[in-house]
Amino acid sequence: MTLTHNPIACSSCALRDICLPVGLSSHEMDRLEEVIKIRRRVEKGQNLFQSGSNFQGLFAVRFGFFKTTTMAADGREQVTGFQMAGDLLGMDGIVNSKHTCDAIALEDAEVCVMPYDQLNDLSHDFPALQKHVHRVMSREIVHDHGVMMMLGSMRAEERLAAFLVSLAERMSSRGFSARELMLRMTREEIGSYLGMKLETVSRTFSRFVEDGIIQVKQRHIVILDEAKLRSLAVSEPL
Amino acid sequence: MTLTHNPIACSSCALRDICLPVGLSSHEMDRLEEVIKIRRRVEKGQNLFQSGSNFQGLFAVRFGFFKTTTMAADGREQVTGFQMAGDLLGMDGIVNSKHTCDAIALEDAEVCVMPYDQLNDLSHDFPALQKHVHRVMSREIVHDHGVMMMLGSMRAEERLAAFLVSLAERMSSRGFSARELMLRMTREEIGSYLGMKLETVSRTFSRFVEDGIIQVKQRHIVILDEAKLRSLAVSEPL
DNA sequence: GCCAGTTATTGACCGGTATCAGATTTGCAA
DNA sequence: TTGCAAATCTGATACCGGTCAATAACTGGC
Repeated sequence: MTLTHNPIACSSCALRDICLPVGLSSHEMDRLEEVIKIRRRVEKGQNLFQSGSNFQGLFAVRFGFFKTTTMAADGREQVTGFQMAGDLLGMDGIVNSKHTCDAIALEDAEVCVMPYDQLNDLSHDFPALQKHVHRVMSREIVHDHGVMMMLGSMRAEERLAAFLVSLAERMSSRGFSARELMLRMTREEIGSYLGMKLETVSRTFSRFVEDGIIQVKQRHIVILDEAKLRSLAVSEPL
Repeated sequence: MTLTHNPIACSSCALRDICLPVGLSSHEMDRLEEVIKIRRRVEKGQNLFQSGSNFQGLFAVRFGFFKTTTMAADGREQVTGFQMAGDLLGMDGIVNSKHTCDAIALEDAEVCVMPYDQLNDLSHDFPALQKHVHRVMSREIVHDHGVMMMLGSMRAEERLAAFLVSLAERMSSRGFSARELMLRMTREEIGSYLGMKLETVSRTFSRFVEDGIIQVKQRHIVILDEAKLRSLAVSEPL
């Protein structure tokens, strides 16, 4: 595990508006930076944390890409989310001080470490920060409800369309192209997240290509007909 | 809408251990009771809140039974959860100060109203309460991940078994029988929650009866073979 | 460059759920 | 009670997505 001192302050971080978009004064920001001063590198394929390990704090993705997975008693694995720069990881661990899912880097990544106790102390001093933590957790809950909607009442085609739309939106809100996507996950991981088999993911991609909706070259996706994609993805979560 | 003053203090509420199991001193408990002093009655079929309405606070179910549902742009509805005595409702509204789902009473119910601003003020004074709020939200997230696992990688039979097991456990933890369940929701609502059609729910119930696992008389369920039911429900969420 | 292992694509076939339909039971109001 | 709407159950059939299998494309290491 590689730990380094954080050379980039929150106040000047490019992810500021996504990660901690709270109206903090410069004094408050200084205090926050004291708490979030450790960064941690996670190589592709490595765990940021795993199910059963002790919860110590939240992590903010600086760069790279993660998936979170939970495992059933019989070994079946379910991808519960994909996290990119600016997203927070680890909130599952708060309730029982143990993580309940694995967080695995899908490419070399780096996270800011936010020790929970210190974050709490700081939240106590800055009500704005406390509210922000609530908002982040609430957003996660709302998002999960969207995924439940997707898994519970959409067909394969609609799920994949919704997945692409929301991925494009997330990339776009981070300043990347909303047209061209470089998928960091395998068809199997997409399938697990969307409740379908990898073959079905592949076939559905092919159908989208036939219909002129997207271009697919392995993990490189180009969205040709955004309107059509959106109309397929009636309600897009993520 | 019926609002009444809360005649039952948190300190003597039967749901104390489920609803707010925090180690509060008697002084702290007094302050909490000042915040949670309003109760609200919700008749069967009525909304506690609805999607789009302003978020004002959280609700703790005192008695009765709720479902929460979200609706896609095309009108498809998805049941995202069932809440009973001691459960908290409304956390979806924190992120944007608007609720994103409907909460509907499936039987006459009553909730304690916890105004968010006051709850925050109190959390500021009592770190234990702040942590508890975090825990409750974290639990919701973990639970939702379990539902995603269920929807994404279990078959109809397994889903229904998991649903029954977890419902029985929740009843049991509230002092009711874990063997006999009185379902408050329709087959359609169960189906929506589990991502299957009402006919499939009905058929699966019938198969469980044939196999001697349960007894079904409309909404009255008796679990005859708990071990078998659990073995079907490899991983039970909810 | 080559090779081995992983990932992705595509086809043939099958099975689990959805769909459609009809019968039955229940709940509630007149 | 009777009547009616809602809820439930069951059967017949259709079809979406899963399963199994073979091939192709890519990746990383030598």
